Amino acid sequence: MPTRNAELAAIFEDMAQLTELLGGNRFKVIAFQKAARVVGELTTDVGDLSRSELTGLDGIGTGAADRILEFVESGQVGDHARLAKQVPSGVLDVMNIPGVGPKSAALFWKELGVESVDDLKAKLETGEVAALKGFGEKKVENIRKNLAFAESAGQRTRIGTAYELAMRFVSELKGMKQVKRVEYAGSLRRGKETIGDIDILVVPESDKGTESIFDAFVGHDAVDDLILRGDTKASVRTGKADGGMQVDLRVVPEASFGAALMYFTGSKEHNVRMRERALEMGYTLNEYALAEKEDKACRVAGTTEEEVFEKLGLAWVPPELREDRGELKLAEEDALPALLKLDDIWAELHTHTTASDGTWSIEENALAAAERGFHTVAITDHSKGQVQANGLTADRLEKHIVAVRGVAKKLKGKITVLAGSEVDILTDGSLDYPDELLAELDIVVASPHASLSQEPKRATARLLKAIENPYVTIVGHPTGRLIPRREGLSPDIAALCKAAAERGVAMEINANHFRLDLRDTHARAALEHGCKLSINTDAHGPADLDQLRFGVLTARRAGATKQDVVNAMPKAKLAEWIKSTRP
DNA sequence: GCCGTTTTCGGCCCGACTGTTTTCAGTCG
Repeated sequence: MPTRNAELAAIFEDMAQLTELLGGNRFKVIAFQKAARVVGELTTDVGDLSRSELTGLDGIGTGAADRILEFVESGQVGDHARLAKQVPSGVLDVMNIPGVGPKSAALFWKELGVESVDDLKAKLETGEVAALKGFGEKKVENIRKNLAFAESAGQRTRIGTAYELAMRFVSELKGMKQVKRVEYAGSLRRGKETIGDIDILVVPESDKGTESIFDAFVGHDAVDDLILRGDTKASVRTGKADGGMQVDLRVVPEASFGAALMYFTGSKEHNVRMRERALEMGYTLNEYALAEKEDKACRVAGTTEEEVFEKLGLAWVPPELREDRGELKLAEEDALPALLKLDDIWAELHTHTTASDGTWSIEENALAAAERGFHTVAITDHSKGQVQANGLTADRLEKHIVAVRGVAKKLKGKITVLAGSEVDILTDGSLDYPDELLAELDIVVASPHASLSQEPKRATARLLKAIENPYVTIVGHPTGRLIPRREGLSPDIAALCKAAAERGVAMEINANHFRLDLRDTHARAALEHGCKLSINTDAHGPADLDQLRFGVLTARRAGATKQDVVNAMPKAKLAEWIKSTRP
C-alpha cells in the first residue's frame, strides 16, 4: 500500500474518532471508518483514481471523493483540520484506552480538563474521576487496570503467537468431559496477520457442565487476570509471557453453534452485511439463530454455518474471505474460488542452512521437507551482502552448489533438491551476484534486505529492475516488513505484479508470521494482475516449516486457488515453470 | 456520510456484561 494511502486512511480514521467524540451522527462515524478501510486497502495510489472511479468504490460517496481529491491536491483535508481544532489530540488517546469510550473521554475532558492520558492518570489518583456522575471506585479501578495493560501490550499480536496460545486453551477444553465441542473463532479463524483477542466457542455436554468449563477456563495456566464472567461468557487476560492477550470464552447451546460461530468469526463488516441481507429476506440474524423477523421464536437455521448461509441463498463463505470485500456477491452467484489448502503445498522454495544463517545442514533440511511429503525443496542461502547472516561469497557459493548437488544425488527418488540462492536486491535494484553465477543455479529468490525505508518511487524502480533480471525466479518478501517493528518498503504493488506477470516470475508470500509478505491485500492485487504466487517458509530450522499454515491463510485471504500457487504444482510442472522463467 | 429493481429520503445490526443505576447508559465485539 503506497504510504500516501495510509496517511489518508489515518485522516479518515481520525475524522471518525473526532466525530464520535463530539457526539456527531453515529452513521457518519461508520461512514468515515469505512472510507478509512477502503482507502487503506487500495493497492494503487489514491492519486491515480478519477472522481468517478472513487465514487464507484463501495463505501466512497461524493463526500469522501471530494476529500480524497482535496488530499491528493493539497496533502490535507480541510474538514479534518476543522474537527481536529476542536479537540486536544490527547483526548483521542484517552478514548482509545480499553473501557473508555467517546462519552467518558468527552466527560473527562469537559468536566475535569483531561487532555491527555497523563492528565487522566492524575485525576484517577485525586478521586475526581470517581466523583463524576455515573462513575465509582470500580470503574476507576477498571480504567487503571486497562491503562496498565494498554501500556504493556499496546498492540495486536502476530498470528503465530495468538495461534499457539489459542491452541493451549482449545486443547485443555477439548480434554474436558463436560465439553462437547470447541472451536476458535474471530480474526484468528479468518487468518488475519495480527490478532486483537482470541475468541473460543464451546458447546457443553449439558447445562450442568458450564460452571466447571468456566472454572477451567479462568483457571488456565496462562491466565493472569479475570476481566469478566457472566452466565454465557467470560473474558481473561493472559500474562506477558503468554502473549499478554485477551481471551474470550462463549458457551453456546448446540442448536446455536453455527450461528454463534458465524457471529464471532466476523468480520464485523461481514456480519453487518449478513444481517442486512437477513432483514431484506424477512429474517433476523443474531448469535443464536436465523429466525423469522416477525416471530423471533420461529427459528429457521442455526446449528451449522452452512445452513444459515443456505437459507440466505448463499454458498458457505470460507472464514478468510469474510471481510466485506465482495464475498457475498460471489457466494450468491456460487462463484467463490476453491481456496488453496495447506495439503495442496508440495514444495518449499526458500530455505537456509548452516552455510549461511540456518541451524540445519542441507541434508537435514531436505529430509524434513521429504518427511512432510514435499516433492521439491530449494536450498537458498544468503548472498554475500548479508554479512551479518554469513552470506556466501562467490567462491563459497560455488562450493555450496557442489555440496547441494551431492545431497540431491544422494536423496534422488526421495525428494528433488534444488541449488539456489536468496540473492540480495541491492539498493539500486541490481543483484548481489553477477548473472554468470546466477546462471549456475537452479532457482533464484531475489529479496530486499537493506535500505528498507527507501522512498516508494525508488523502491518500485528497484524491485522492477530485479524482476527484469533474466535469472530471477521468485521475488522474496517484496516489502521487507517485519510485524510489528518495521513497515518496510511501500512500492507500487500493482506495477510490480504487472511486471512479474509479464515476465512469468512469482511473487512470494513469505509465510513466517513476522513477515507475511506479500500481505493479503498485496497477494490479492497479484492475482488480479495474473501474477503467480509462491508460498515459502524461509525456514532456517525444523520448526520454521510449521509457519506454512500462516502463508496459506494469507493466500486464502487473497482468494488464491491451487492454480495460483507454484508450490502447489506437481513436480514436473514446477520444474517446467522454473525453467520457463530462465533464458 | 452512504445507499437504492419497492426508496434520491429515510433508513442504516444485535446482544452481553458491568457499574451505577431504581430502569439504564456506556462499552465492547
